[in-house]
Amino acid sequence: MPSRMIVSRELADLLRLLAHPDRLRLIEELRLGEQDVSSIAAALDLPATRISQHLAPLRAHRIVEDRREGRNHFYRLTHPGIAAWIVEALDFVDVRNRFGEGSHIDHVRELWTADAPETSS
Amino acid sequence: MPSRMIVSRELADLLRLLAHPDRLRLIEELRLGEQDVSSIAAALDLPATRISQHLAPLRAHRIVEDRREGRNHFYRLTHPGIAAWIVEALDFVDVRNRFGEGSHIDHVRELWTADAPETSS
DNA sequence: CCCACACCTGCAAGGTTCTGCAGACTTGAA
DNA sequence: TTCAAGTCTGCAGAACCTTGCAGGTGTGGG
Repeated sequence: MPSRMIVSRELADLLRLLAHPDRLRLIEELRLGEQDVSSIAAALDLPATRISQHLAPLRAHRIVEDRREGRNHFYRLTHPGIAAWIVEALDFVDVRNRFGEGSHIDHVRELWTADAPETSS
Repeated sequence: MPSRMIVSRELADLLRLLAHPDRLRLIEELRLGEQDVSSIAAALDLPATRISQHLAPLRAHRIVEDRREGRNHFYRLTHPGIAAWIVEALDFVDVRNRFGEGSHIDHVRELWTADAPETSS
């Protein structure tokens, strides 16, 4: 059993885990520090149930870690570098279908690279 | 319409496109240079039809480019850096369930980082 | 030269399996 | 009890694999 097959399967699992718009935004939301589920839900404008469902598999694969404080669960990235790694993938996104709108990517790259949290977009 | 939503959707599409063991091995197989479909199929021990079907979406998203030479189609990576970027993801793979077998990852990292192609594993 | 055949690749249809979402239920804390 | 968070279930949609077939290209016999 070649090691490449095993690892490629695990890599595929990881990528599939990240391959969801909500989860990507969630990870970038946790880029600067831990937050509880409600805060994330508000920031992403999604129901808290959905955030919780997204967090469950991320936690199972050790992408995020949780910490309980009373009735709130605070989540943070296990590997903070994963946020920057994701942003690097913007280089490989096809810009063919967006005539002159590739600035969207540059815009988001700035948002996701800045140290201060953004409030509007 | 926030830019982050648009870009996170495109990023998710890209990640989902890569989230398949065959396609990951395919990309790493093209790391050192272009190859035709039959060669890839032989290297990965998969039917050529399946390789072709994997290549179709990769080509649609400009992950790979093709070149015809006679009755053979040669493929290469549009962004050679994507192979190294994928290998970086090994840092984020959960090693919790592999007691002492994390060396699999290191082994594959060497295979996928070396300049010379490997023949056995 | 011409034509039939073999090879390489891409495309389409089918059946199966997986994934995401929404709603209801359970648990735990205040 | 009230509220927050997690879990479970059913369904709709997408992805995956196999098989069969069509297009295009060289190759060799006549």
